[in-house]
Amino acid sequence: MEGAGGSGEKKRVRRQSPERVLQRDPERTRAAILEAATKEFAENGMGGARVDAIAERAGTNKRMLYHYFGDKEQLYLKVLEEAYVGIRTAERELNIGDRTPQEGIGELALFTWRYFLKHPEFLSLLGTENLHRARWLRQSVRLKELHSHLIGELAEVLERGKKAGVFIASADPLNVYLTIASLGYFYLSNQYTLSTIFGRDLVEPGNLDAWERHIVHVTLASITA
Amino acid sequence: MEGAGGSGEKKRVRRQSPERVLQRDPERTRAAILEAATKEFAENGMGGARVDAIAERAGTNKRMLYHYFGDKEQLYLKVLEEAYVGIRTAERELNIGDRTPQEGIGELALFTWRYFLKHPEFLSLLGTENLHRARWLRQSVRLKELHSHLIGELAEVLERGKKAGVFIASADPLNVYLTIASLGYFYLSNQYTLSTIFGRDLVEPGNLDAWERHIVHVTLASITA
DNA sequence: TCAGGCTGTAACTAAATAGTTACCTGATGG
DNA sequence: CCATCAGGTAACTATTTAGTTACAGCCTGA
Repeated sequence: MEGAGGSGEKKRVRRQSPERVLQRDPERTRAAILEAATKEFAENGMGGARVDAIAERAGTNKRMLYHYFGDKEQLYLKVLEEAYVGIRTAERELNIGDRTPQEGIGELALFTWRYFLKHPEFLSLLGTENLHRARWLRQSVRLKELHSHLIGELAEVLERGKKAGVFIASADPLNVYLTIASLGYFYLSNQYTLSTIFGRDLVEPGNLDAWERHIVHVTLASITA
Repeated sequence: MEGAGGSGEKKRVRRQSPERVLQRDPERTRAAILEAATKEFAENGMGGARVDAIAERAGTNKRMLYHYFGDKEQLYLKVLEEAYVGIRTAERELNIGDRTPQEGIGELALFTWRYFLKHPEFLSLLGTENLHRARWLRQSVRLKELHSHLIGELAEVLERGKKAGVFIASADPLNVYLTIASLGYFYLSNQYTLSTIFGRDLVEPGNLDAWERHIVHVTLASITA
């Protein structure tokens, strides 16, 4: 087919420089792509992230990205899943049941706040995913069972507190968690518009410390008998 | 000019259908573009929004969009500014100083929650703008002075409450507002991932009512003496 | 009444971008 | 020691997209 003309038919002519240092380390390449993608998606969202940029940040090229992850959407989902695995894994090492109920709740509040503070990319990814109404997360099979542990342990601590007469009867585990997460998430994820409109640098260390104490105070005040 | 050659020189050949209904209503067109842009930016973020889609949603075309707003970024900023003007304008009609301090704070919390509930596009736009670290908002001259009224009135109510012995001395107006906004914003903006991972429909009416009461309760509990 | 500017349409263009293909190379097992 | 194949490169393509341009109807004031 196409062109019986003998020799001049190559569509592409190009040669690589021979003295190239090849890495040949699939695990490393895969991990580099995942890390680069996490940053790119966190900084630009799903719509704004560029596949070329991810490949470049990872020090590789698009061929490998598509090779390991299929396409942009699957890569994004993998990034999101890893982010959730990260926080839930760290949470399991907490063991909030080992102390008094008040201390346990305070621990969880501190942990959550500090995790958010250390992992801004996690907050960003949540924001992006919610913009898209959890379109990709809902497809994820892996994640559904990851979260029951947290609520279960929290319920136990609350129950103990109620029996000891220190917590009010209406204290609900999901509500308590949502309260803690709300106060941390909003302060950090919206820090840029808030700092702008209120003319106060919210991430200045003194303000961060104050808000950390505020979160613990509000959480406990809202369930104390 | 162009084309001495008589006939063959036109680059483009096309004629409009003559029986077109022209609107010729600049105010309406401008408003339609702004409304369409608000939806498009809220649904897709800055990176994901499409100028063509905005023009189509507005029932007009890109020519008018560029004509009235310059480019995509200026249109986005205008959308964001209007969103802020919307909530701050509604807030001014509240007059939280007309009641007891507790009622005043409760009013503000209810108002904020219900405004967020009615205006999901406002939450979305905030999320997008924060993803980009307030890149456009910081350029806005109009908005800086819009927000002091809120904090001022809130400070007054808190002061009255402290003098009456019902509020704690450490209650701070910005913190109180951030607490109210946190609890409303996070619950709604993150409803999709939260409902997915916790397997509970957060916007089911009963849950919405419960959270509304929760916000008021938490806010007041955190500042009650 | 008509010149000029404003409102509007749709085709056009240059650049960006997701995804593919042709090709190259080092490692390894038989 | 060499055939094979996974790991890797970079050019390529089809499509999308922001932004522009050629053109035309409508209105107003001189």
